[in-house]
Amino acid sequence: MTSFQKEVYSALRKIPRGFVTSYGEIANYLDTKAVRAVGTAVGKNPNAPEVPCHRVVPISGAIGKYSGKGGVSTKIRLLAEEGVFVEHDHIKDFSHHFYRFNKGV
DNA sequence: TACATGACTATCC
DNA sequence: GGGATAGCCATGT
Repeated sequence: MTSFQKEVYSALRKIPRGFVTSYGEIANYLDTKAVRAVGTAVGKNPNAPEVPCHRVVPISGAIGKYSGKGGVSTKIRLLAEEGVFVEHDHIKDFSHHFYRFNKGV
């Protein structure tokens, strides 16, 4: 477990239910441009049920990927359970469900 | 230490 | 809007 991963997981837990955020947003919250590294850290996700990794999607509004059971299908299902529906591999009202961190508040 | 890989993003066409 | 290319940082071998 690296310090970087702790930062990432900590940020993921801040994401409220029914909302999603992007890797870039997390990177920005951590004051870094390592969006790739964020994806790598989230991908490992040793705390799957403890971290809402399914609430993280690419800024493009697509689904991205999911290392958990069922893969992307499960990710989409989980989001739907929280009120975030997906249509044609794209989140509906993405900007409306997009969550922004409270940086420095 | 150096190289290769990856749940990405921005830019160009 | 979609496909391709370059840049990016951290991790693992």
